[in-house]
Amino acid sequence: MRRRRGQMAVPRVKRQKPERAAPRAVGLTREAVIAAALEEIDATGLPGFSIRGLARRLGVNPTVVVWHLGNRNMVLAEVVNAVQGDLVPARPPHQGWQDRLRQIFARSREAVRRHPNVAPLIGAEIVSNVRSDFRLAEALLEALAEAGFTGAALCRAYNATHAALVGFTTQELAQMPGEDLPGWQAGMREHLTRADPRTHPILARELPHLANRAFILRWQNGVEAPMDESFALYVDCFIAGLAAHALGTGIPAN
Amino acid sequence: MRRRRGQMAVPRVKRQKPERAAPRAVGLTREAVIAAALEEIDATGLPGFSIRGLARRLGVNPTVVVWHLGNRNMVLAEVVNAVQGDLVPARPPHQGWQDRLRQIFARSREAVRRHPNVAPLIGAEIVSNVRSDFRLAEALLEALAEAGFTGAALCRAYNATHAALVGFTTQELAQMPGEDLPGWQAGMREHLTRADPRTHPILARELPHLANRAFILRWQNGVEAPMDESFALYVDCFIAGLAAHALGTGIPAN
DNA sequence: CCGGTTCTTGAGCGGTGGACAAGAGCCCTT
DNA sequence: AAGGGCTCTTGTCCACCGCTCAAGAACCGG
Repeated sequence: MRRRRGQMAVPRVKRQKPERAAPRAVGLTREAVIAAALEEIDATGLPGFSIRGLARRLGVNPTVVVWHLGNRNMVLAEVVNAVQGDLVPARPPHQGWQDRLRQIFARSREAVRRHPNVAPLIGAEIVSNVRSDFRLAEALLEALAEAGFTGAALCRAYNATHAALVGFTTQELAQMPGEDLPGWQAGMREHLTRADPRTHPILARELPHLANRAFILRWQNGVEAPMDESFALYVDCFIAGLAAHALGTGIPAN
Repeated sequence: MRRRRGQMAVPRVKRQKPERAAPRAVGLTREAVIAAALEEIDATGLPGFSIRGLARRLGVNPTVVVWHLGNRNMVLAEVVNAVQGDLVPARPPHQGWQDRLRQIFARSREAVRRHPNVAPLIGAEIVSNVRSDFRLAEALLEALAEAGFTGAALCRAYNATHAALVGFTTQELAQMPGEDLPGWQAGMREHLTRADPRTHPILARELPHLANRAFILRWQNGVEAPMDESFALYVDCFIAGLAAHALGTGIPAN
């Protein structure tokens, strides 16, 4: 798809502006573009994000963004890296592996909650280009190794833990349908009230506890309707089960 | 953004084909469009999916798709419904609540694995328009009610369970970076081999067990490199923890 | 002072989702 | 049989998208 060179030598006669406006923003850095991209995503949502919109926010030609980051995907990758910045805090002395995991779980959820619109990128896409470091992986492995997992069992425990780490929040902050949100919400509320008590007895009975507080049965996502207690139970269940399995390996679970 | 009516009356003079081709495919149904959309997504991936591509597959004008489904989002919503068709099988007699959950977990993963490209829609987006039924919700609630959860505790347990249900598979089948996949894969492999054993001792030591088998440390997703055993552990851990918490409520598990 | 690198610009290509008027095919009522 | 209304398809248009290219401005080290 290369441009032909030959016939481009013909000068456009109707050219009237040989002068070109001076660059408005010399000195824009890669980091500034990334920061602006995060702002743009926070403001307009992931589907509304575009290179052109980002350039508009920066008061700059769209090509500038491409020049600095190379690619739309690269922009998103850097944004993900920025959001997931440092999930792994310094480890306090005498912190058991279970508390260590809880700490990382909590910190991960906080990080994503700060920028909910990037949640889908973290939870459902492999976007990072050259992931800068493996600190998160090492921290999880360290805790699980302390719990007694080794070899293939360690790999399994790591995968289960990482899935648990990201899974809840990704869904809690799932993207709402983009268009006609009020209409969709009203429809959802109304659809819920008509759950047939004969085919769905428990749902109908427990509806006051569930409406807009439970997956599938809500019309807001975790931004407006956080699920803190459910997340706490989720983490407790998972770690308790993990501890039980670690016991099975013959090493005490703190 | 309405079109102006007034000055449209001017007829285009250069019009040469007053005759219009006869419709090629009278009788296309909504269901056929949905089925073709699922095929298209399976074939071209979610980012590659477009109304125009779907219309091309159907041998039809793009507006036909819009007419039948109304919207790109509507198309995706129907596709999700189709994939999640019936997750809840008939319950065998004497099946305990834990086995019931395991059954639904396995079935859910199978359903998504059959159409991995829609995984992001299921796990990270609220897209369904008017969800046809609450069978999945009722089935989960039923099992958890049997486990002894009621009221607010039931809501929490339901949320934790549903998050666990979708979380693992969504990540296992996360979308690979779209462009220059081979290059990205090679970079990932190579980046892995250079993990510093001093800052990442466990990662370096256990690398043979982890490379391309663990989240963050893989260069293929669950389509080529399934994580069956990790999923099994994940489910076991979660349900064991759930059972322990149910015990805390005073009602026997199983 | 100059030359190369960094950074920005405008123009342009092929693609996208969506809207619209108009017309073809079909069935049902009169 | 005639007509009317509904279903379904078509061509055309619009604004926007990511991305590429050639060219020029700004800056910095020699």
